[in-house]
Amino acid sequence: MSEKQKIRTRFAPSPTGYLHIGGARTALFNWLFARHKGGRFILRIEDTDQLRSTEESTRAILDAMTWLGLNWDEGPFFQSQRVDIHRRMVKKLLEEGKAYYCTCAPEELEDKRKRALAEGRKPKYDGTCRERKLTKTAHAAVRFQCPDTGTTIVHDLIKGAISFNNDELDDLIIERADGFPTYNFAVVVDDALMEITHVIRGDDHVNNTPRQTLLYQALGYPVPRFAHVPMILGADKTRLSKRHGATSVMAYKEMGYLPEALVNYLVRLGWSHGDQEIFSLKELIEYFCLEAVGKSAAVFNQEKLLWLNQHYIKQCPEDRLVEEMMPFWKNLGLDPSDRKLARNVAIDLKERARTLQELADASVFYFQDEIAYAPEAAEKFLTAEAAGHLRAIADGISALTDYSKEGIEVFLRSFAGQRGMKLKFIAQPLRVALTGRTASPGIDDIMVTMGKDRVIRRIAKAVEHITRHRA
RNA sequence: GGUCCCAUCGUCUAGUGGUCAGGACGCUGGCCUCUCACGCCGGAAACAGGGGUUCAACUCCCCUUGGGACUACCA
Repeated sequence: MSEKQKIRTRFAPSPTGYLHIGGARTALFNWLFARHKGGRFILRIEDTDQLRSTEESTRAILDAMTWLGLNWDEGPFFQSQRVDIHRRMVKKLLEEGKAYYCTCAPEELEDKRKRALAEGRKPKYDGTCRERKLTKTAHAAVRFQCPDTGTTIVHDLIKGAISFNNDELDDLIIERADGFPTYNFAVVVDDALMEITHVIRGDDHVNNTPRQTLLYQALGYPVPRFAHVPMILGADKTRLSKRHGATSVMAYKEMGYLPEALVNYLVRLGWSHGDQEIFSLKELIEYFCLEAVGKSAAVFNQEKLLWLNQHYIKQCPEDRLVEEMMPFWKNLGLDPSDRKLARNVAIDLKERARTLQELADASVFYFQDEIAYAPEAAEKFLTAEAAGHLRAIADGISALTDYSKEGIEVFLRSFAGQRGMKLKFIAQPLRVALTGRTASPGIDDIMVTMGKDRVIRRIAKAVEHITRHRA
């Protein structure tokens, strides 16, 4: 591999489900590495498992990649459309005596494996068909003949040199009885033919790497550089899975996360750049390197993701935030078509929501004609005494000429002052009257966003409520 | 069972033989304040254990322990 050779990385998911968190980080690392080096990022769908692969999954994975902003330069290539190439390579190995047909029944193999395990022996293929010189028959699979002496060393960019005794490796199947290649073979052929220079993938593949190295060598291909990134674990330190909560990238979208938050969170799982926590995409591309990728597994921590998401919501330009909010508002049955209102609502709430869903939930009162009062809030603040103040405030507001944040603030303060009260004693009843809750954005912000008429109407409703329930 | 990988606060991590072991999330005390947030200031919190090597180990080596991955005609 010459130094001048362009870096080429790839992400090669199997379309047997959605894009999950771990896969997304692998894709991200590959993408960042390629972008940092000015190389190319290739997307290849590994769909040689005809039974489990689905088009919906492919679609879902592509959508998730797109949402995250991980654009690919080539592909998507489909491994299933390359089986003629794989078969040709299998044939080549067969002809060169580096592979052989195997007619052992899968059930029989499974049996032997179980027995070996039970007896404490290693469950590797016993080589029954190795010397039988079988020719092609209907249900024959093809096995690669692994050397049973010597060692294979994997030079991993993250973990360093890892050595394996070849006698630990068994004669793996490279072509199934159905004529389709298996993963370990197809991945080698495709990576080689697509001239992938750096294979960046999950740690769970390290044990496959020596066999793949042997395959590269048998096929006469240069061996790419490998970088095995550590796993992402759940809170119980086992491999992240559904039982740890949401693992689908798109589920995070639906829960109201911004893609840049997820990207920023994911990149910091295993990679770091000094003490920096917040990274723009530009910075990531500039700083990313494999040397700074750690060796140990990382636990997925929802709290930190929430913090980052909150950060990016605060950072989000208002117009984009409104766009991002639309599906969430609609889901709640709200009507956000008044663009100006929607925008002001987003501005009022962007500093107090960790997710878009939280923002939507907190914004309901802005859009409703009739609000519901939280029982404890009404109990505590919508009192007979408050009714008097509220009535006076409504009158004051309708006479208010400067209906702005500042004007309202001045009015409320002087109103409270005249009655010899602290602002808080009128702010809370007013807040409950306007929002139905005790926690909300600033009173003045709410009033400006809702508009004078609605505010007056809502205060009147609250007064009505009080006279009906108190007095 | 075998093979391989990993090991700094609860979590994500900085550290590359000599540091009061730093930052972030979370937790927590305070300030700000019309509530809730935001923001600001402070606090508690870690080098798994044992051997070496060295004048000196979080840092290098070995062992133990603990965790994880793989062990398919899945990828």
